Amino acid sequence: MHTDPTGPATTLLERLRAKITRGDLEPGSPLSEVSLAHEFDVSRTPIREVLKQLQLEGLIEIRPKVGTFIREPTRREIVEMFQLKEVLEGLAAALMARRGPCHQLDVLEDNVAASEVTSQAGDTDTYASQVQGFHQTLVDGADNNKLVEQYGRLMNQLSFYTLVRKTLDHPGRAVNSSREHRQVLTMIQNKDPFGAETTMRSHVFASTQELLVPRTRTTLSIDREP
Amino acid sequence: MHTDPTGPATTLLERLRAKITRGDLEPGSPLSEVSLAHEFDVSRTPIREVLKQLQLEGLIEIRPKVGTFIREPTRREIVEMFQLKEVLEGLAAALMARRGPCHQLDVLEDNVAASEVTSQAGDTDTYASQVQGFHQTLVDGADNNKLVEQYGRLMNQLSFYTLVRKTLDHPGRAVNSSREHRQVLTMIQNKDPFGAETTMRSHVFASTQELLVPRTRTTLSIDREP
DNA sequence: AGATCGTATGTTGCATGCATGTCCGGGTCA
DNA sequence: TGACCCGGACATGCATGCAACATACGATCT
Repeated sequence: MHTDPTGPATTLLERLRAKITRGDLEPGSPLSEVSLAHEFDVSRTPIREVLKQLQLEGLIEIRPKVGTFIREPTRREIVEMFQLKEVLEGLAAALMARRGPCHQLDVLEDNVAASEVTSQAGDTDTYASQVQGFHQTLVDGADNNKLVEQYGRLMNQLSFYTLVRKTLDHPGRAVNSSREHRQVLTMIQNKDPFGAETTMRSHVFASTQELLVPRTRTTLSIDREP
Repeated sequence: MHTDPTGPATTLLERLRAKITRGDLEPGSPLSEVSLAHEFDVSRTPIREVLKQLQLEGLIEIRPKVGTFIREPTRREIVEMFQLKEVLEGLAAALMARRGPCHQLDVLEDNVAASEVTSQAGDTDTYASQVQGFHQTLVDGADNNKLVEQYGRLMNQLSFYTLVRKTLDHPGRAVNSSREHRQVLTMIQNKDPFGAETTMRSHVFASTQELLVPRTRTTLSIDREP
């Protein structure tokens, strides 16, 4: 019954947040304090504290005296968040270019090299996680903890993991994406902050378009091929 | 005794946040739950919920089983936050330029015109509030609520209001700042998102430099005059 | 039959009490 | 004199109980 696979060291906030961002629950589902309390084997008090924080993060909505519900971002909010994502990741690329060699740069090089192979092979699952790794490594490599925090919040709200998969189903997107990753990496290696930022923003914008402009049939995507 | 000037409609979170960002308390001051509960005439439970949220916002630090303290951002964190401020306000300028005429644009025009007069007159107090208004109006005018939220959090953490005043004490900064505001406004009026973003970021960067590079004597600032 | 009102139930909001951990100070011993 | 140990005061952490409100459902009246 009330058990979850997260380790015992993780805090209650992280566990509940994970439960929500994991996507197990439908948007709009009610989150009863008592049932959560029972599930996590604590009383309602710490649950309430956590829920208030998750509301501040934008993951849930607390209707006073009524109940707590999983929040469903409107389409408009999603667009807004992707605009933020673009500039935040752009900043990350610029900062990383300015910073020069570091551990994350090595990781990034390996990541890009590996994802080039994966994208050609058409292994969507693996490539999806590599994309995740690319963006996260980039943000981490910016050496700006506040950026990491804000970015993390944004990604949680976007439930990004669930969205990425859809994009990559578009034919040709993976190889395009991989090529753009390589371009960004080159700019960073060249210590060109402006170029890295611009290229990264273009990349994020392109990926966003793939997500936000769904096509009725996948064959329509050929108009984006060279 | 335990009364504060904030209206009765404001939530407890906002009241406590205001109490902290107001700057009444020294960084590092302890915030006892019981004293806060008594001050706001509630029990410890809602106070605890609010404190947890303020910790998430980065305004306070809760040392488990020890106490809660007003957080003092490190210099590094301040630099990090200003980097974020730069791209966020840059995004705001770009979005507002793309958006075209709107209520906030009118406000911005009035603001810039008024602050040009004020800066020449040397009325630092008034100009400080006008600067505040310029930046806030710009962010509001971007028509991106997520941006407004993130920006608001950032400004709270920066205790920006307390910092701005210092900058403006630098001779000549006010007129320079005013001129830069005018440039940004012009770019927005010209519907030039890229130009608006670039100009805005330069402006924010310049202001930041004024803040982060304190001089031992104010007379040293003459080397920045034309 | 349809609308309305009262009640039953489930939820959150908050106050309180107890358990637990931390920190500081005095007393003791070497 | 110095280090060490121990106990009390105070803080948080959490469980629980009660009150208040919102919602849904069913009986009742027209």
